[in-house]
Amino acid sequence: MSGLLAFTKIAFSAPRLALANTLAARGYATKKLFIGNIAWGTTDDEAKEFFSQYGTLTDVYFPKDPQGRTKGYGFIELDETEAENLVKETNGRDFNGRELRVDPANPREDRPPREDRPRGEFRPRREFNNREGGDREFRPRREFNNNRDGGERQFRPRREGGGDRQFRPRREGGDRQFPRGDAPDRE
DNA sequence: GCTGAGCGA
Repeated sequence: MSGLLAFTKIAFSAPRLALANTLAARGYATKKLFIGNIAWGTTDDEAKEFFSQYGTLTDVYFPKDPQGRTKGYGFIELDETEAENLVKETNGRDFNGRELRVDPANPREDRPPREDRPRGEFRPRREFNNREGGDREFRPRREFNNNRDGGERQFRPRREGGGDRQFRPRREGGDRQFPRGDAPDRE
């Protein structure tokens, strides 16, 4: 029974997450889901935590606009069986004040081809695409993205005290340095 | 910077 021995070895030595990611990387039954209707203030971490309740995510991707805000939709990937359950549990459910939309994602290859796209395949090179199984590998691009309660944005005022910084007057009354020999008498 | 259908560099 060397098969059983090998199995127990794996089961006791390898972390489950790593195993799941290995299987996913090998093309085992994982399902990619499209998440729509995400609230503006939702962060990647929030979304990840939320969906991780229903399964082990093997891929997470939430597109951002150039300003670093979520585009309001995203993609997650997890085991096929878990995915079914996740859709049942989360589709149409309220999340941060909006009704989530959770569907199977359309395969990217089936997108109608466009000429202005570079030929060949594009593969995402995002570092925060935690395929290594790291749970907290995200790097927020923007530090001011802390408006998770929906509306309030926090800004840094241009001037700290509203007048703290002052201009230097052009003339200070005699402080000015004149060319040598032209300096006025100070007393 | 004020928005809400959509399918990812």
